[in-house]
Amino acid sequence: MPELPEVETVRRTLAPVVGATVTKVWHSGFPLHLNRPVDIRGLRRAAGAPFARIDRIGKFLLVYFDDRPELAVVHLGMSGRLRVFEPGAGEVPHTHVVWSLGDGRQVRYSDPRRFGFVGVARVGAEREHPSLADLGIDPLTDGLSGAALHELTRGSRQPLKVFLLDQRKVAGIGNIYAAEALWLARIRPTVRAHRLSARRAAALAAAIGSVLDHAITRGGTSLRDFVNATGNPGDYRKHLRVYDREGQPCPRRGCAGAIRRIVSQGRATFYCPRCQQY
DNA sequence: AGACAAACCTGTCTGC
DNA sequence: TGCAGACAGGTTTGTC
Repeated sequence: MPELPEVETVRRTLAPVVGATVTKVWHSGFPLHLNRPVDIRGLRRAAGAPFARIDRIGKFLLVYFDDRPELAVVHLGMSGRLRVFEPGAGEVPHTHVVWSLGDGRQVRYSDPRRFGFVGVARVGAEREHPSLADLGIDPLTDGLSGAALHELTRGSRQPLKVFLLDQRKVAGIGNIYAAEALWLARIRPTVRAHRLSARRAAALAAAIGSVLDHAITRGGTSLRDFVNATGNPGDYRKHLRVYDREGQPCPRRGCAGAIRRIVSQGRATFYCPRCQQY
């Protein structure tokens, strides 16, 4: 489900809980990511403190609490949702963590597939958390220049689309936006990363920024599951140019090639063989 | 290094 | 209608 634009949309729509005090933290008892247990004792140390601010690095949300030395680290995996519920809201299946607030609202983390992650990191030492330690450049927060992307691609013989999914290089791009950015830059997903010229790297960096910005403007992409923290889906699906459009005509003006689906490193990969020639 | 498969899970859709 | 199988926005781990 969630890539950088969706996670950023969740971050922004969580704003209404900033300032509200956490009274209680509950956990279902189920393990999440990789069957690892949730540190519920750590999460409970937020009780008594108000939500301070919510940051994002790549696909991770960082939830801070006033005057607390620890923060919550949240990854939505494939099917995770972080939502604000008004007092008296009905139960949601597959709910795994609940922050109850003093005003009766709740912030709930639900995740049917349990591929997501909820953990605890130390304020000021966020990057010591194993999930955050190796994350690369965040295109939105840090800015991704053509020169930086070109430098990162040196020495990698991976297909460029596989390279873009590596969170240690660029953090936040997933299967949808890798395909969309490569289409916009007219670059074939199978091109080896080290073959990228400085000029093409600049075009790709710009395409990544453009696609992510546009998707955030539309509230992210909802293929089926994704909703933001207020329960609303994103609108970017109708702007997708190649993802999940196998056999359909390429939307590029004057192209009209047929979108092709291949499998790259086990993931569906969509591109136009006619206009993505580089 | 990198290519692959499997693993972690549930839900949904397709085809027979 | 029912059921098996494929597939899904992610990441880690192990093997070759």
